Amino acid sequence: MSRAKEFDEAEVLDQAIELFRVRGFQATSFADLTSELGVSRQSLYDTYGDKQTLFHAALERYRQRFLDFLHRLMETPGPIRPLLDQLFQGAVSGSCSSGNPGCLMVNSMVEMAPQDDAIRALSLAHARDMERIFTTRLIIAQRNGDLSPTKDPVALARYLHHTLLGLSVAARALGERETLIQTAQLALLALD
Amino acid sequence: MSRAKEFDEAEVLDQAIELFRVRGFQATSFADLTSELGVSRQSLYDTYGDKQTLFHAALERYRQRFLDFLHRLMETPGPIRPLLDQLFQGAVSGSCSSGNPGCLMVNSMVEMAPQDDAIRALSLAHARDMERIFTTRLIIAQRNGDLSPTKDPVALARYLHHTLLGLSVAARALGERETLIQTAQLALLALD
DNA sequence: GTTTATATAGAACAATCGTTCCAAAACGGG
DNA sequence: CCCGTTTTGGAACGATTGTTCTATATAAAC
Repeated sequence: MSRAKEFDEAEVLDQAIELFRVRGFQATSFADLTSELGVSRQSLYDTYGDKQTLFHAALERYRQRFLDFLHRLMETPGPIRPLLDQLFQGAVSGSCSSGNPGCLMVNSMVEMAPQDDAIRALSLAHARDMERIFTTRLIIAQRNGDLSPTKDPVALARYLHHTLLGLSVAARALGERETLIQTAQLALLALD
Repeated sequence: MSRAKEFDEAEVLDQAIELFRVRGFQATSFADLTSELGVSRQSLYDTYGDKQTLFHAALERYRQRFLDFLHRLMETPGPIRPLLDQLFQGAVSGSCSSGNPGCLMVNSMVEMAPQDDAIRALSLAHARDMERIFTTRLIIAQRNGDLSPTKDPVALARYLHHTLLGLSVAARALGERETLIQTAQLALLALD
């Protein structure tokens, strides 16, 4: 077996995620990656391939992690409203020092979707995934008498997704956490 | 006076706006600008300064044009709801061939705000401007019995702005115009 | 200790970037 | 015609980019 790997592939990928979240794909140079990740160029190339491949791996990991989180959150029994409150609250609250860098998926959609076929396809797939998770939970809410049966679950699910896009952009560029929480409350009026 | 300018500064700026809208600031090279704008390098530098200065001029022009449009739209008398319908409809409808590139202000917020102090400041100023225009019109709507007096106009104004951010991102990355119109309708339920 | 795989660092690459300098051509007003 | 300005294109710049090659050191397994 010879020598063992000295860094945790997943852990380094997580650091790459944070870098790409803050600066975006283009503005993050390979030199930035090697210095901030503490791994040399050659090891990065050997382990993850080139910059674009590394980015796709980071984005896919981020996306999977987020979908898992959302799926688990939406499996929580009881009324749906506090779940969405928690979700939106998390979206507007910073996870980094010096502000909330926003969602990597959202940032990548804006930066790359019109020019990069793979990212555009991933954006659409991600939208479908989120809509599916929301729709499932909204139907359950309707069965529980928690949501009016006159509402269209699919349309509401898409609406929730699109609302999250706006919150992510606002959190990244504007900050103003309290204001965004107020917006989140107003957005959830669509459920009443 | 010697030789006259052969191109219209404002017109070329409009073309620059379209380029930056589609590709963003970083991904638009100076070579792209010279070829698509039909103006040589030296003329561009002489007229607008370097790439960053040109971008700021384009963004400022775009922003001013948009604020003028919004201001004029919100001065329309009568119920507020059809005005917002029209605004949101315009936001999700493409203005370019091959899809809607989204709002240049929104795209720039995502791409540059965390790293560029000037853009971040402009984003905040733009948010204040939009909130002010919306707030004024919402108060008028309340006076006309068009909007419940229990609503907070300022919070609603911010909400409308944040909703537009989401619509712009979704239109740029996902397309799906009909879906977005449905989302816009749901978003405006917050006024009821 | 030999083998095998990994880690690191230096060098070099071709390409692209934004930018500047320069010279020649084109145009309008005196 | 001449002057002043603008336009254009070629050339070159220094810097940065992503990427590859190479060599050397390091650690674990046999």
